[in-house]
Amino acid sequence: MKAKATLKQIAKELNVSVSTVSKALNDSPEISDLTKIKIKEYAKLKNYKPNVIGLNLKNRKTKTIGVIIPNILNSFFAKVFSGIEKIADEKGYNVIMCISNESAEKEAHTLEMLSNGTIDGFIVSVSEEAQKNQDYEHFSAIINDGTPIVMFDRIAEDVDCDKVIVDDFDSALNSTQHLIDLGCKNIALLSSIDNLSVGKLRAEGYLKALENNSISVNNDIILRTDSEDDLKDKIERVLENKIDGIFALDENDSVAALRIALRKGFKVPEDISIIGFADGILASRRLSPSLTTVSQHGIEIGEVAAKLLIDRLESKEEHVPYETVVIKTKLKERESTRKL
Amino acid sequence: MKAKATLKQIAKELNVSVSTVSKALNDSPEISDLTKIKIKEYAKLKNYKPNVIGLNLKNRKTKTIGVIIPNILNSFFAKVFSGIEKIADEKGYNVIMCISNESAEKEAHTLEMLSNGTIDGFIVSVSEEAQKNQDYEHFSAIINDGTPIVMFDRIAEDVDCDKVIVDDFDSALNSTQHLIDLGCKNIALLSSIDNLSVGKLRAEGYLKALENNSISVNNDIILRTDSEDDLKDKIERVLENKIDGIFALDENDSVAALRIALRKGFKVPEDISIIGFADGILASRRLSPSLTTVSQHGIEIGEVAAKLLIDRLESKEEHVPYETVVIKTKLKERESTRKL
DNA sequence: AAAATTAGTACAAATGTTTGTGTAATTCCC
DNA sequence: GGGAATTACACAAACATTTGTACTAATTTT
Repeated sequence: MKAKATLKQIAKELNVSVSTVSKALNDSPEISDLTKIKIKEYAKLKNYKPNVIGLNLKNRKTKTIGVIIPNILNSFFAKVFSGIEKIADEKGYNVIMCISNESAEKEAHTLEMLSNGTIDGFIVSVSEEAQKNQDYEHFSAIINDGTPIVMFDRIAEDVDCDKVIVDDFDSALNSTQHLIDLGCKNIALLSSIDNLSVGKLRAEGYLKALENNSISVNNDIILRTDSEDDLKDKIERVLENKIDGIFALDENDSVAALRIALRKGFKVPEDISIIGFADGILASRRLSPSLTTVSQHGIEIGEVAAKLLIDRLESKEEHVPYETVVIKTKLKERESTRKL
Repeated sequence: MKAKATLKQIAKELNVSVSTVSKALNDSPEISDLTKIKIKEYAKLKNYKPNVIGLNLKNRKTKTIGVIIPNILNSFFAKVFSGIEKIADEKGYNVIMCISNESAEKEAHTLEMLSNGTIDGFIVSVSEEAQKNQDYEHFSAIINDGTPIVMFDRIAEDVDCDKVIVDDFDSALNSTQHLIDLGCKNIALLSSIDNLSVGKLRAEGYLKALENNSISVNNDIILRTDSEDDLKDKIERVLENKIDGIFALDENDSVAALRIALRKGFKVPEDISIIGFADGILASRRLSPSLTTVSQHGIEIGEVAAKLLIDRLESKEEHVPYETVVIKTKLKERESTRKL
């Protein structure tokens, strides 16, 4: 365990003062060339690197971003993270990642832990529990303490901060309309995320599309739940009704629906067309038939969120107004929807 | 932007010294109960939290781990990370995550950046480029500087440090043997990761199994490449040979093989049995037929790696010998292998 | 040659903590 | 009541850094 070189050590060994070493290494004109060269050579020899903690303390910032997401195994969040990491790296920031596991308490605890000097700002997607309980106090507290937060995807309307969202309502509306245009008359809605803000918005988009086309709502073919318990059974029950289209609000639901439909002997897309929200990297594209999906551009969401945060951190202005950026989704047509 | 409370501010406003405030908040017996109460109440009012950077400087450690993985969109790495995060959180550590994108340069740069006070130790899976070039100097340099590293999955044999690996050779041997036991005579090997240490070991396990069963090696049905260019064509060419079993060395290969086999009219598992390495959360389990996989226990790998690192960081001993932990894989039989 | 300038350093303060040592004032005991 | 012990706090150093100011020579200027 070699001790790392510090200014002090170098100063002592070269019989100069700490400030001289610091200034020499920073090429200050105050220091003579001779001394500079001597110090720089010695520093190189000792493999000196300025200790970041000392710098952090002096500068009162750490060039580190805290990211809190509910679950890294969800590939949507993994994609967002990779977008965040890309921008952060480009701009010289590090990223501390914490997983809330959908727990409001861990979320709050993490915010507390990191907001006392460790990080300069947060990027967060709100945990399920916090959304369920509409419990957003912990966010406001942190923001009031002067640490900026950017929320993405699962946001808290009431909290005043930068936000990056997908146009959930519109894309659900458009996707449903697409199914209707394909000739579907009985379109089932499958949602196991009805507790999330995004789930609610998507469901509303679906309903709006029905309304626009004067299609009456059939509650037997609408599944809105907030748990995955018995999901298969529930979907199975929906599929017992007369159905020629399925709109699923997340990847889980859509993949499950496809499997169950196939097992029940439906032909996809001949009998039933399926569209699902998804941003998995493996699943939907590779199933047979491959699933038509609403692509959420996870990486772009991450990039935009990181840019928003870093811009705010580096802005000279005190009171930059908060922004909400809406990322447009895109319908990726694959084999699970029949052609016009 | 409210300024955060510091000991100094509190001291000034209560007309006591900084040390008195610090000691009061830490319940030192030196301070009278009256003063303690007064100070604690005021601190609470001001929502005082000790600044972590100051503490870090004092303690010369940050309780932060740096994780460097090649790609977070690979769900194996996402699983490992979630294991790391779990243990880190339990033990009060934060995790800085960096993505090397398979670049040796970014890997080296990240190690440099973080090893000067930001983190206490690293957990790393080596980038493809570094493995290809056998370029491990950057790791040794960091370790020599006194920052411990734990490597997992893709390791560098020559670097002296803690390691967590999967028993790649044995599990490839066993999987291949399993196919042989099922009656397969012509087992293809598909690898698009022949540049990685793990890819080579798995291929060797396959060959050993053939040898053990006196099956001669047929190079026409062995695909060993280090790129995914034209992967489909290459696999297609392999499948033009007489084949009744496929052993694929990663998820990509196995999923591609299944699709191509099905398209070529093979019945799975009747005509061909398929086993693939995989740790995707969505794909293999959900395909039809579902794929029999070698499960790599990503989460456990992450947990073990984090424990190794934290134990070392917190050990009083100077020279704890380095350890290499082997995690056993498990064959998850699904529909793509026929039954005995 | 004395004064002014300049170069090349050292010193000190600041960032926020913790902690060992020092120092008044009070209490104790005989 | 006076020396010892105790109480309750202040002071200072340390962690690693940057940076403004002060100081000491040497050089230049007049």
